[in-house]
Amino acid sequence: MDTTHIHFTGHPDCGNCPIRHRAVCARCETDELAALEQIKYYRSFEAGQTVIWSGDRMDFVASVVTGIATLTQTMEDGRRQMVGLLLPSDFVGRPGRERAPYDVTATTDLVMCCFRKKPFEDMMVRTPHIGQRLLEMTLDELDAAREWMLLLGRKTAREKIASLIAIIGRRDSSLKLRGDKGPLTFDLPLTREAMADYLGLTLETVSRQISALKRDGVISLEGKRHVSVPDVDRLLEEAGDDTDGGMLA
Amino acid sequence: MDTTHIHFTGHPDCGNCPIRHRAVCARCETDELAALEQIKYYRSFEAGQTVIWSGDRMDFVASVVTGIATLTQTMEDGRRQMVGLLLPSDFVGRPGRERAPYDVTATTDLVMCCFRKKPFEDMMVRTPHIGQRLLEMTLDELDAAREWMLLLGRKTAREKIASLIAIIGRRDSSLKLRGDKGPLTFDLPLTREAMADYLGLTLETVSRQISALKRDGVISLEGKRHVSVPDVDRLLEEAGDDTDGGMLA
DNA sequence: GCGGCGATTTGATCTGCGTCAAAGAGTGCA
DNA sequence: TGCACTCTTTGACGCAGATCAAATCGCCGC
Repeated sequence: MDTTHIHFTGHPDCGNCPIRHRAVCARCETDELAALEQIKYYRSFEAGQTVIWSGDRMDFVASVVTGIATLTQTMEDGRRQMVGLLLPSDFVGRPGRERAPYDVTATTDLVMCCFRKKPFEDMMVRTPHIGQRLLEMTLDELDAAREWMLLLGRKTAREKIASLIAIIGRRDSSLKLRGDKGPLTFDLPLTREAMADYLGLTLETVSRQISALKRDGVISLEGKRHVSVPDVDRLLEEAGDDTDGGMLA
Repeated sequence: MDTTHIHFTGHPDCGNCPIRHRAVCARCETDELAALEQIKYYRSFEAGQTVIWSGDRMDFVASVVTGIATLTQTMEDGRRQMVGLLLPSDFVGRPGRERAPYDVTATTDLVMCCFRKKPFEDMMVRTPHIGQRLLEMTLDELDAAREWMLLLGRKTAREKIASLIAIIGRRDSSLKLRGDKGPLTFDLPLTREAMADYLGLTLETVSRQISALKRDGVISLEGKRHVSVPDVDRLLEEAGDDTDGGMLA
């Protein structure tokens, strides 16, 4: 078995399981874990495929194993706003809700680890720590959403781009705390258009601001997607973040 | 006891308790409810007072009994974004988090029903349905935050104002489902500045758009704060909402 | 009734970002 | 090798909303 996969069994190498089974296994009944294992299944999607449409029945919950998925909301006239970005180990879906409240789309090739909802809910009732872990994850998501609201409502285009690069950079390599001055290198997993949907901008503005940050030496690019950041603190300053908290979720 | 208060005891008139004790009482141990009752206390604030500053230690969780509180984030240079609006029965605070991630401010006179965090957390462990209810509430908040992100990222000033009026109107009177054509009347509990912070606008733009909606007959005003909406569907159309879901949280 | 003060409205002007348009750049397929 | 397609960059221009400024309203204490 590929040990980078997210799952809920007791595999000792499963380090980024979103419900942290390793931390709680001691408290679990073995047969409950086995039951989770039985309802688990994997689904793969190609880049660009839609996992589920807003309003569709959603009879599973899932975590991202590899690849990137986005949550987007769309208005009748086509205006779109990304409302969530799912990287490996992120969780999607909610016990107790029938239908998906937004589109879930694979922006890269994607593998998800799914659980049928009903058995998962039963499991939650029998195994309280799963619910507790889910609450913790949901609260983290809520904090991230609120940070994002500050970005959408009050930041300039340049600050938005810098923030996005900082968020992806920090998530991508799990890494570099603030104050670590080392250079930072990673791929942007989103098209300019997806970034625009994330940031509440147009793709032209995204492109212009990326060019501007490059011109000003805040970032450098190899190709269109590979970014390196010579000075992380400089980037964070451009992002308008205050110097300690924030943007971590 | 004022039976409109939110609390966790089994008072039969406590209809809007956020953890729905009435629905779950049958499953609870009486002495657990009594224990919650013991750690409960009320705090009052005047309009404009700050309940807690971002970064401060927060050793309680609470629900709003009467009045209105806001959650705001502030950038170093003073730009502010409201990230949450707490109306009566809304909950704030999180088990397992030391410090407040944003400012909590009373925008009207405010009474909160508080629980010291540690005992509340202990209670959660012993009484799983409290955690389940908290998860449910947090998921609702997350949905509301994501709807709000669409507003911040993609709506015009006019749509934002219409959306805000629709949100407050629907929450204020618990009321009028879509399709109900009756007129709708309520008070805006926020200053123009607070609305601006909510919507990612300036207070001048808020004022101008409210005037425009009034001029166009979408709303009418008595004084500065009292709104009535002759045609709710018209308002929702102005808000750019699609015709079924949304904006309900 | 009269000042004082914050909240609100309205006007004039400026500007950041959107819109429209067209020209590269990268990749795969024939 | 060249065409077709998508993604990206860059330019020119316009506008929604910000900014700056000045009334006006409403309310409270005197």
